[in-house]
Amino acid sequence: MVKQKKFPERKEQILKAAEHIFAKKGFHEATISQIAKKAEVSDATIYEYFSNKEDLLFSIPGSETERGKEELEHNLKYMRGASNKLRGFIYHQLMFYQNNPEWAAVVMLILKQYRKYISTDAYQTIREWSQIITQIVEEGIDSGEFKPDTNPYLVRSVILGTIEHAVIAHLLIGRYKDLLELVDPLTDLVISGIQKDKKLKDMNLRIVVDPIHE
Amino acid sequence: MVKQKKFPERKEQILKAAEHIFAKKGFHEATISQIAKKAEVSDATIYEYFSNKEDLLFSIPGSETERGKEELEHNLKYMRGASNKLRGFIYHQLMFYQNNPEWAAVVMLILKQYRKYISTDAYQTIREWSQIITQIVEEGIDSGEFKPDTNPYLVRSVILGTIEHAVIAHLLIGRYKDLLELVDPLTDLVISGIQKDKKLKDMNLRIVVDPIHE
Amino acid sequence: MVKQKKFPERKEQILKAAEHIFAKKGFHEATISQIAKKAEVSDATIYEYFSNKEDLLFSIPGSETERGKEELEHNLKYMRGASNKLRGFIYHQLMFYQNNPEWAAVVMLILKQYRKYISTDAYQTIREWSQIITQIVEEGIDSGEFKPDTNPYLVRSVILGTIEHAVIAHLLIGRYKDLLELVDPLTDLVISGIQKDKKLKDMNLRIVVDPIHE
Amino acid sequence: MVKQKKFPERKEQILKAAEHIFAKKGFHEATISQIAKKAEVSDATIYEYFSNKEDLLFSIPGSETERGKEELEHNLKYMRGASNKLRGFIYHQLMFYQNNPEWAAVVMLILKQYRKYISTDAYQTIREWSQIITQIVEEGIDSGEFKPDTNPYLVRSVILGTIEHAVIAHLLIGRYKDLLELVDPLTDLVISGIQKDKKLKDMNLRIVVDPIHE
DNA sequence: CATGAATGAGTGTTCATTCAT
DNA sequence: TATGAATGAACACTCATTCAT
Repeated sequence: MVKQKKFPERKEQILKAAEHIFAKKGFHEATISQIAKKAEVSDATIYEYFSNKEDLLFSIPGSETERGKEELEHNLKYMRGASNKLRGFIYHQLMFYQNNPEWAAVVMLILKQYRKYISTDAYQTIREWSQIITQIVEEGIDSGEFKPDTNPYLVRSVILGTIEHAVIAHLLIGRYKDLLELVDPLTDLVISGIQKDKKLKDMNLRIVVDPIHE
Repeated sequence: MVKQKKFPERKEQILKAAEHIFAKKGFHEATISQIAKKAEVSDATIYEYFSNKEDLLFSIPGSETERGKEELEHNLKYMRGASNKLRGFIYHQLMFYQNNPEWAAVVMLILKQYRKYISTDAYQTIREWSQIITQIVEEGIDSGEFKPDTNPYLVRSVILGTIEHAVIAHLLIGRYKDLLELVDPLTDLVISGIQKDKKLKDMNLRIVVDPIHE
Repeated sequence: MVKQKKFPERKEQILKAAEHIFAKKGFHEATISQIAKKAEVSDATIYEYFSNKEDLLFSIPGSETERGKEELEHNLKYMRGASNKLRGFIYHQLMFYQNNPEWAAVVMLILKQYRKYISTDAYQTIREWSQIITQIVEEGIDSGEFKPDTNPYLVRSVILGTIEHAVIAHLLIGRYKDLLELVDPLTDLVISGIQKDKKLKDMNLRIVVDPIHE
Repeated sequence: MVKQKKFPERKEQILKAAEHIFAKKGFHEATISQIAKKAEVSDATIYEYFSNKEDLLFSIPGSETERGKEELEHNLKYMRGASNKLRGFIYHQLMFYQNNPEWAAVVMLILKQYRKYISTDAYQTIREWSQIITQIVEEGIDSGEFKPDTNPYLVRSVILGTIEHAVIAHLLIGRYKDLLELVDPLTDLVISGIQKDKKLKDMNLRIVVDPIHE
């Protein structure tokens, strides 16, 4: 019987501890006792706030995810143009993962393999979060910034896939010490692959002009 | 006392069963009993071939990885040009994952979170495998096919990351029913981001030529 | 520190709830929380009135038992003759159980297996209650209504045992829908087994008279 | 996964231990560890033979019940007449309980309160066992030994109820040291309550004769 | 080589009970 | 007096692993 009032800071405290332990040990290697100890509460207290270990795991993304998504949406409002926004997205994402490495480890390495998690509310937020990227791409297509045949889903997979791959390499083998160094190269690569080529416009101009010279 | 036994097919049989069960349930949810049942041997027999459960898990990539990597290297010999090879790599990779979904699930969802796995021999093969991609890129840079400032590691992260992202979406939420449909879009996007722009060369040419017309 | 509180109705309220929950779930399956919820008090409040769970259980028979016994004694005063009283006892008992099924379940199914309960005050009342039956039998023997060699303890076991057996069948498998239908058959069976046979007296009379006719 | 072969004596050994511990402590107070210790096996071994604690409890009546019922049926074949058989039943029953006090405690005090137990196979045997008594009574009615309006179910409740009441008193408060002393008094009481009265036949005779004297 | 049988070690979870407010 | 909050103490149950045969 998990009641709802109680001290919300207690809950946050437990979540932080769980995030830490889960990130370090994985779900099954982590024990409730370890989490309780880290959170400086008793084992039983954890069950006052979460109905079981899985619920605890699934609750970790929660507020942080919400916050991350909202910050992103907030920041994007300051930017004009799909390319800028794409860069903004990539920047925000890498920054967020870099600042929340344990959250990242839990979300990317642990939660991912729980099919049950996918039907969770928390997962919906993540889904919406990642949909921002397709919206930006569609916006870019509409505005003529991006090629009309750009596949937004592919772009999303490229961006999210690359970021995740880099973050995991960052977490596990210490590569990409500073994730933010990836922002520009990745942005440029993607943009150059989908933008309506300015040089092409120039080239068209040349084609028109050239015959005159002949 | 795990010695090489006389029946290597027994070992293969167990590995296949383990791959299946691990892919379906994850490491901890899977039990030796389930694997033994699937492999039609007794629990104890598994310990004749593998020293413990973790060893069994870590042995799964083994021969298959070897085979996959060798096939790739074999196929690449038939191709000329870094762009073609890049496409060949992407094609082979997606094909391989599509044909070996359980292997893919084990490697991508389960093994990934075991830091201990990274120090494994099997992981070395995977590492080498993924290094092929940087070699191709470097080859492309040297041959002038790709921009000289192309970052091979970024390209690798983009390609592997995108593929993994897609495969996981394929495995978990059934998106990308046919992974091979990704081959061309992904190839094109990456190539267009790193190739020395032909139009740019033309444009340069124009710049050189133009003064003549004046 | 369980003192007598100012609200005896609170105590009664908790006891009623406990009776209900214990009867439905048994001692260990029932939780203080469930009882507290049913009683519309907090868990902790229960400990203001009872020192622990066992004390709560042992307190259930309490007042009701007292009342039952007193009612019985009151009613018996209206009856004359041991046979009538025996019937009265059986009637009262079955009636009481029928009207207090949860009390019956607690007393018959749960309390019975607690050896500790036997040393309780509450149990004393039950003991005295059941002793009424032996008193009646002894009265019947003295008055010549019952055979002089009647064993009052056997009679008590027969009557109480039969009643309990029937009540349990009533509670658990729904047999004996109306327990009161048992009153006459049981009374008759017992009485006919212990009463000084009227026909025998007649027969004696015959024996005395017959020779006269010869 | 409870397999079936294994050493049957191991199973018996565990059952005996469980019977002992359950009889002494009740279901919830008893722990698997205590039973395992008593049986001189490990906790885990118990789960090789029984799927859980409840299964272990429900398995106790098992073979013993079967045996008890069969012995009774065997013995009854040697007896002629419903009255004799009724006495035989009572004797056998009290003897059996006296010789198997722990079995008796488990069946009478513990199993009784588990509604789930009633749907068990083992319970069916007990049911059939108790039905023997109604068959005897019906036989007695048919043969003219018992009154035609005798209610076999009441007789059953009386006999079983009395026996159980006595056994419980025997187990819990040490009354009825020798249960077998109850055999004759109980038999007589029941028989005298249900048999066709021989004296009544005599009396009829008198009634026929008397008018002659007038 | 194969395995039936046994078990040690470990952990999630429950709940009666306490106590400061 | 009443209770929200916290917890200590227990326990059933699982499973990887061992070993005699």
